[in-house]
Amino acid sequence: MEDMLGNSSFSDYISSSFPSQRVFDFSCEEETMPLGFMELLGVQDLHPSLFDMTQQTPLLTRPLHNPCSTKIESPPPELQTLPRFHRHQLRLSMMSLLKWTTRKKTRKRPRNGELKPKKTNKKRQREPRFAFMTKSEVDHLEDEYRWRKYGQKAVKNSSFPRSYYRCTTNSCKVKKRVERSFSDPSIVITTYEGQHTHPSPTMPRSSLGAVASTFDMAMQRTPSHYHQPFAANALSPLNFGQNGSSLNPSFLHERRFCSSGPSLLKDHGLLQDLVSSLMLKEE
DNA sequence: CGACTTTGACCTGCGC
DNA sequence: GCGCAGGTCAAAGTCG
Repeated sequence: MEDMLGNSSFSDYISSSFPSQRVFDFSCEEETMPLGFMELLGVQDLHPSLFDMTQQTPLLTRPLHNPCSTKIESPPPELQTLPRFHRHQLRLSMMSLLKWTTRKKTRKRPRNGELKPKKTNKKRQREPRFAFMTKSEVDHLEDEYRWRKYGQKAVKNSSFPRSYYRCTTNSCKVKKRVERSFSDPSIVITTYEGQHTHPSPTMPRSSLGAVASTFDMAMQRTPSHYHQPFAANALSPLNFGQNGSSLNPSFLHERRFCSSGPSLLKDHGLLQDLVSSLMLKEE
């Protein structure tokens, strides 16, 4: 763990965990995200503490290996003096906000030897994806959406299989992948793809409108594991607090809703640097 | 009996 | 073109 979080960059770690995927790709390239990053984060709903944290929490002690994230590479000196524990917290938070770029893929397979339909020329747009790392003994972390497992695959260079889940709601195309970190089997990496198009089937969200972003969902549908004290190393982006107590389900109702827009962006911390530069690029 | 999981086969993209 | 790895399908099995 220390090796992953302390002695090497997360991008290193993820790159090895997801060897064929590009990680921390905050739109360096031409490909643009279908949604703004802040949207994907449900930023209008982000708990202010997240930004509070970024204001007072040190940045990564080592640069991420992302040439675009130049701001990350020069943390203000004062931030370097904050406790390592907090640096890790923020790092873990940043680590959790992974985004993969879209990847072309088309398919519909025939069974029984029928010929498969020809590929279309259209590139298949992949939904943005976000990974959450959580220390847990349970592979499938409970959130308040219902998931159906539709596949499991052995992962190369890992003794742990990767499981594939789909939201059970008909019209909802959200998927998630669950796997264990090969370098630290106690860590579960949950990757969400897409956005729910419906409220949680198990918790009405009258105050939240019909469309919840995946991140928003992930932020709000705090798995029970997140309720563990941070000392238990729940590696969620939500775990900014020392004990995660603000992350219980009532968080959904208790959290203050940030007003959208500029006021939120007063922060000068890492996350904002990262996000705002991304947003600028998108504009 | 419906919802869900398991699992092997199949499909696709990518690197060589 | 081939092989590999990731991702998905769908039949069969399991469970409540």
